[in-house]
Amino acid sequence: MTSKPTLDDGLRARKRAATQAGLERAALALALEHGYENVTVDMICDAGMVSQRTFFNYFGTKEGAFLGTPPPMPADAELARFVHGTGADILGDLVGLITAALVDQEPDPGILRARRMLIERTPELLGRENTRVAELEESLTLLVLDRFHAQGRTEESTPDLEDEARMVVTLAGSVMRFSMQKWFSGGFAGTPSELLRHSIALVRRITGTADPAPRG
Amino acid sequence: MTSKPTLDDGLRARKRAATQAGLERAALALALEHGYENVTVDMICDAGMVSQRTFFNYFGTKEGAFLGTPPPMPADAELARFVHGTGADILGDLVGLITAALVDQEPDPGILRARRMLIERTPELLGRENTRVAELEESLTLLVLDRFHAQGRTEESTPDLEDEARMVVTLAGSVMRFSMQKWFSGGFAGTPSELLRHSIALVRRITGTADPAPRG
DNA sequence: AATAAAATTACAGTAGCTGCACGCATACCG
DNA sequence: CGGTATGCGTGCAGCTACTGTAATTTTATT
Repeated sequence: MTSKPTLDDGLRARKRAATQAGLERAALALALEHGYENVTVDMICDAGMVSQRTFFNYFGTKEGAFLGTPPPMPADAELARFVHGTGADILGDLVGLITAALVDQEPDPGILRARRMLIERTPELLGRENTRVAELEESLTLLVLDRFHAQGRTEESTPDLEDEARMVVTLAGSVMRFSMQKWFSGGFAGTPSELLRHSIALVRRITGTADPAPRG
Repeated sequence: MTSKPTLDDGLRARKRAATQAGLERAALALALEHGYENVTVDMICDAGMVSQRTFFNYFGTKEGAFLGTPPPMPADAELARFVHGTGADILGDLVGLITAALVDQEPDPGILRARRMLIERTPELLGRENTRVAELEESLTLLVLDRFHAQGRTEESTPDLEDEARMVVTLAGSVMRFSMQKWFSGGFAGTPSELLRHSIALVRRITGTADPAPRG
């Protein structure tokens, strides 16, 4: 219209964001009401007032509208901070890193909660979610290896260092899944940080050599 | 034909088993050659000389032909042995239990290996595999809880006992995934038992309070 | 040999998804 | 302000996975 048409990030970008958000909200609402399997892409398109073709241009897949934007890699600054961390609690540090990346991803907590509830009750979505996470695991493994090297550990002194790195990532994934389930099922009264520490403590209790049984 | 037509398990059952095995073999061979995504159900049906409808009668899903029969719960005897185990190494015991159930499932090691190779390189199949495993997790959690109770641990003395049980199952799943990947990628020279013990040792090294760094 | 039960099949239809080409809105430039 | 390039939404035709149904064939029973 005026000589300065691009206010926010360009009118185009705003419209895109709006329709995308609308579609995601419509998808979640429909699925929470009728169940994921009974929601058709055409229904979401009707609610979002776009053609089916446009829907697939946005999400590529039906599941995409329900899962939201994929988890991003953390910013370089955070990565560096992790790599040069103290080293005492690598599992806690990694879990913290992942959590931070997840949190500032979806600003609306209502959407986030609805999404988690739906994913928990829908095996198909849960599986796809795990697949997405698995796609990040390789780069996270490299990150953990970097940290090992920064701590002076080498493949020479520890032949299975790469295995260890992969296992660290795997364990972090377990802790995240466990914690998310407990958090969004409402079974924990406390802060997310407390929950994560609780989960990690649980891991230690289980793997702790032979101390699980109570004294009495 | 004769007065005793049912030799093995009935001619019907044998034919069923034969066509099913044929379809599974055809599916694996085609996918290893052309890639999972480029194999169509019709191709498999042609190779197996059945109609598409019959294919879906057998497997219900395209993925089903590649994943094989779902993992079964172990026999009651094994379950009892687990529940009344010594208690020192619950993670090892559970991993052993799962492994045993997997092993006597697919007698042909060639098929098993081909299947794993395909699953590893196909995210969609990997995700579905994990979903299948997740379906067993609930009953495994109950099993672990039984063992806790058999050891005299109660929810009264340990309020988060159920959490601990769920975490044990989650960790066992991590160990299994890690080990399977390493095993079938050929990166381990040794027996499966050794590999499993190695993996669990890795978990302990990581979670061990503050011992991961070498002295030097 | 007659009959019951079970397996296989063809057929029609739905839903997810893709390539392609066309039209229109937006952004850019003189 | 007008012209133009670019991006985006859309319709359409088509492929593949999957399902219900009813008919046909194959195996089991008596």
